[in-house]
Amino acid sequence: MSHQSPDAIGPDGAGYLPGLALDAVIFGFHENQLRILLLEYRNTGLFALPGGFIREHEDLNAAARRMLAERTGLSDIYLEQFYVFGDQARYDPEPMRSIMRANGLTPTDNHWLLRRFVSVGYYALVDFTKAVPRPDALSDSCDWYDLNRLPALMQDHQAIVQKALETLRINLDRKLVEWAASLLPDTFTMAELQSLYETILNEKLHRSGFQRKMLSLGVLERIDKKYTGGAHKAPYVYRFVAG
Amino acid sequence: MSHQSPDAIGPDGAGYLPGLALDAVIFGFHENQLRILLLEYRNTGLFALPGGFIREHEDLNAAARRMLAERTGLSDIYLEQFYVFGDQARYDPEPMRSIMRANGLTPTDNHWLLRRFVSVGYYALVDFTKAVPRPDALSDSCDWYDLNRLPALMQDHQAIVQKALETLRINLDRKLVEWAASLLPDTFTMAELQSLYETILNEKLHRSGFQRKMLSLGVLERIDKKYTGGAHKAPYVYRFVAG
DNA sequence: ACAAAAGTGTTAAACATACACCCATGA
DNA sequence: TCATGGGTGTATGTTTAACACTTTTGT
Repeated sequence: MSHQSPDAIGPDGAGYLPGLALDAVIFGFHENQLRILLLEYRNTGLFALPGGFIREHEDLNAAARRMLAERTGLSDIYLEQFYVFGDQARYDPEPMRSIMRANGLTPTDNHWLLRRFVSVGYYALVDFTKAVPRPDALSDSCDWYDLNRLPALMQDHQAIVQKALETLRINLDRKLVEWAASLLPDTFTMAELQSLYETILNEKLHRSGFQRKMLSLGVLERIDKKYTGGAHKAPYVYRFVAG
Repeated sequence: MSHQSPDAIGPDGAGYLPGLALDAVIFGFHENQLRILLLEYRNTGLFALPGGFIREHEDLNAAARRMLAERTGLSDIYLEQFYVFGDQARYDPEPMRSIMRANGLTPTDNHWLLRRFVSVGYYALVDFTKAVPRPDALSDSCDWYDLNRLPALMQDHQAIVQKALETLRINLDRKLVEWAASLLPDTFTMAELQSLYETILNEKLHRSGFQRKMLSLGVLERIDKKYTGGAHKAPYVYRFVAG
């Protein structure tokens, strides 16, 4: 589990559903790399996934949307639940205690944030160029990290990222269009789209086969050419068309 | 959400995680039909999915296993989370109030069971011939109902069943072997296996293509012939071999 | 012998894969 | 004019689908 605006939450967690949290793996795609948003907690060197709690009269998915908007400034985000992390052993109160101390709080032993949490895992796909990462009240920074070079993460957050990635891989073919439309800018080249695929699947694909397959889906519209200044043929730029 | 052994749970729900429940869609396959287990509540005519709560020091998935074992008598069940139902509007305290009254309980307005619950949906696949359905403390019966002829269900349980079925359809190809091994008896005919497929996908498949595809997976072992007394060639009986 | 269901064979179409080729571009 | 990356064409192999044919069984 993680946290947002904890100033607004008393030591008893009033106003929020007890024992339930959500953690989000927020994916962006930039320079042919998948990246995720991580928070760094003040004076602790601890990294964590953005997370939040559910208000007493708020839908679970709405809470996820609210939290996503707070971290990225975006309101129309593609997001989906992928797993509930509910092992009793997953929660170790120590990291949270240090975080709170580093924020000048002196938590009692049965402080709300130090109890066991079950956490609903969400993955979100955002347009890297549009998101404006914002730290939460307990953290110094909220920034993009290359999936292949993640810092050590709090608790079981590493496992949560792993599971989110697995989910992406399993469902890529089925969700292709929605996902690519969420992760890429409005227009993109075929090479960029292929690179997104390859990054998620972690395998090289054949260039010509990929092109054919994508075009055969009938969801791409060719706009014009993109002159990159490179000494080679200018690639076409594509856009998704409403199905 | 639902309930188990509520006698052991006081009006404050002590010993259990608050606000969190689990509901299970327990699938069995019999006479070429998919069936699920439903509870019927005493004197109320209300039908519901089997459900339960999580003990304070229990893993979420372990709680699901415990509940599954209580309802079916089986301990080695294939089960998986598929969605968290967390809409604020989903919980209507009225049905639960009637159920409690029908059981001679006089719930206070803020009784634990009458508050909002977020519920983790599990689907489970069991061998129909081995399961021994057992009602829980609040219900009269726990029985199999044909998926195509379900009675009206409490709350959003109809939607939960729908979502579970969707999940089955989406993942059938990928999970094929595990699932068929869980749902079918130890030995079965190719026609039975095909019928299971057709029931889950809700579409007819070509007989010969299906046979070829299944055999090409290399996980079926042909045992011997099954003489049904029918005036036709006796089908072979198959068994899954450990991959 | 016949009907009914099971198993196998045959063919054609669809799809994927690999490679080759041509094109445009800037150095 | 060359190297580079992009787009398309072609040959090959694999998978899927549809249908026909044969086999086995009880009546």
